[in-house]
Amino acid sequence: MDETSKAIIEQLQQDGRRSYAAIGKAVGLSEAAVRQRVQKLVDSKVMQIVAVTDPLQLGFKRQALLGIKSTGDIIATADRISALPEVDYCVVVAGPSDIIAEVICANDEDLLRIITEIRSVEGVRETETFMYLSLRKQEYNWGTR
Amino acid sequence: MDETSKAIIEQLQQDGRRSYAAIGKAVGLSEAAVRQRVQKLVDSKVMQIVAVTDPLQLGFKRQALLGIKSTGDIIATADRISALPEVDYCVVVAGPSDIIAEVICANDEDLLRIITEIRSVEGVRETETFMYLSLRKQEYNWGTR
DNA sequence: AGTGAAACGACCGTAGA
DNA sequence: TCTACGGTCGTTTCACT
Repeated sequence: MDETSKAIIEQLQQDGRRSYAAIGKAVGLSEAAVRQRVQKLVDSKVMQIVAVTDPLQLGFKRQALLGIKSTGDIIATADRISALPEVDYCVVVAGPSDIIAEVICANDEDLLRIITEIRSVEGVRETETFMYLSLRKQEYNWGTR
Repeated sequence: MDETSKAIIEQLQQDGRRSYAAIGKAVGLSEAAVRQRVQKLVDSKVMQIVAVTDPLQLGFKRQALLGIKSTGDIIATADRISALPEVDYCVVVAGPSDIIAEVICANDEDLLRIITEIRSVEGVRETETFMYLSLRKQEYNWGTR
């Protein structure tokens, strides 16, 4: 991970489909060299190039973060929560909660159903719900500040 | 947003650099038609194709979610928090906190400095810190379940 | 790890249904 | 909004440094 690879990542954070040739010009490398580096970055999972979508525009009108307190094995509980398809994000944390999970769903009814489902997961002792009202910032281009 | 566009999105969630021709084969459309639809999806901000990186492998060893209680105008407070470069994610929520923000930084020292900085932002009344221990799930391909 | 060159495939603009 | 097609540009492979 040198400065050149960081410069390549920065280019791809702006536009994931930018051509290797164009990136090469920007960072001062041949097209083939850029391609090899990108390949390595993707293979080693430092970076992935993916489509990120806007939930609201795809008809998913409700999102929430759940703070969860667990009994017993926190990781096992977190992994059971992660297995639910409506959970798109799950992390074990140190703080007032043990686990934070994000859920995405169509409407209030679905949200309530999913929260109920999570509260019935083995190891879940208590949940707090933070319902999304307004997303103010979502950045993917930190690390190249 | 019809089923075909969803199929295209699904392809690009798997690999953001997949060729339009290959996507066309998969969804039963010509290369040009795929290209036009992708263009529209990106222009209308339904989707963006970007590099998503792994903080740990780029030397950012600490991440945390902050639950923030605000006085006065919550949106104004959230936007002041969003303006900080170490904050990569910020959302106004209904629940025990008013705002949830995610911060990414190099080490404990930086994390403490950033939390202190956020606590000094106008409108911030109280903060709770959830320090990341283990990320268990991070999906970008919901919406095509 | 990097370059350069030639063959191949992808992408883009335009025309037409 | 789609397909078809031709010109241009990007990507791939390979030999070489």
